[in-house]
Amino acid sequence: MARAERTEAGDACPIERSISLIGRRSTVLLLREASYGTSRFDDFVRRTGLTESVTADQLRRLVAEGLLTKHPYREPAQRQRFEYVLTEAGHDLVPILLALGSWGEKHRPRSHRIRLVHADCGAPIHVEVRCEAGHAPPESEVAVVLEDRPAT
Amino acid sequence: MARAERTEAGDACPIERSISLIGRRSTVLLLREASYGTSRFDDFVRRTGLTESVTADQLRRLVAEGLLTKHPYREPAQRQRFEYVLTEAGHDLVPILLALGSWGEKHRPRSHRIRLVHADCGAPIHVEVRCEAGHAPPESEVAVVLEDRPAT
DNA sequence: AGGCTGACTTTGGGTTTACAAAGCCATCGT
DNA sequence: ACGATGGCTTTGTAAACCCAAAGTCAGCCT
Repeated sequence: MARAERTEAGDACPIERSISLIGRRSTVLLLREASYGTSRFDDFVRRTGLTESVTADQLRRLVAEGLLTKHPYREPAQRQRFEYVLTEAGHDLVPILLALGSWGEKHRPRSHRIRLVHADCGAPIHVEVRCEAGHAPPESEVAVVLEDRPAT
Repeated sequence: MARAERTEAGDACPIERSISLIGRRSTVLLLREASYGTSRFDDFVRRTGLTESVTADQLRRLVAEGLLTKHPYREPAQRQRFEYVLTEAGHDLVPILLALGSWGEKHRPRSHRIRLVHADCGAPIHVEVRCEAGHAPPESEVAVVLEDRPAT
């Protein structure tokens, strides 16, 4: 009950909804791997360091939540396998993971650092908040607008 | 021990470091409130819906981690109070919270929607991945570069 | 036919996160 | 002097998260 109440209360805030969905170490690690191209169960286990049970549970959940798809495939002369691939929604989370990583690099540095660059031009990459007119507004100029969603 | 091992293993990945730090509902809610200007204990409790003990624990942790500062202040003819304010590191997380929110709005819509706009020009705001040359590279063109950090 | 491998499931236990309710204490206003 | 905050702490409980290790099972490979 406490949970139900909490969920309803937080329902209005999209930040809370999102963090309830993906604010877990296991989830983020799996999404990170998926964005690197990992698609097979054992690879997820090995590269994230998560246990098999956690991996199975979370992959299932991510599929149910529509962030990954699971479909069978078979290479010639091989048995059937399953591959997990990011959906569009999952894909849309990748910039956020990158932003988290770049925050960590800046504010929690380690001896060797990881930078992101644009492979085509070599320039360093960062994540920025921008409006469609091309401005990069400071926080004080970001306004929250509430509106009814038109009934489709 | 299991914990120590895990922490060390994940130490190399900045995404994992970041998510271990802030990938919790309570933390995100408190940071959200702080970014809205909330600074007093009771306001945090009331606006996030968290319990007092969780709020106290997490505020303490956020201060210890350098995402918030706590300093005493007193308004004239009032007793001494404490206020919690975002540090620069905490501030740098705000765009990520906004991005999470905007992801939630897009992929987990509710009946009324919340949009972010640039107050000065009215244009909708989003979060984007860009290189310094101004390109918006697709995921496939984002390369991860490992380098030693020069010993200062 | 038997073993191996990939993809899980099961069992059992530890830690973390969160909640609810009550208590504590210094200080301010009256 | 005393009651009402504000800002916590304490206690007790439940759920979520994660780990380690072992078991299952279908299908290919020899």
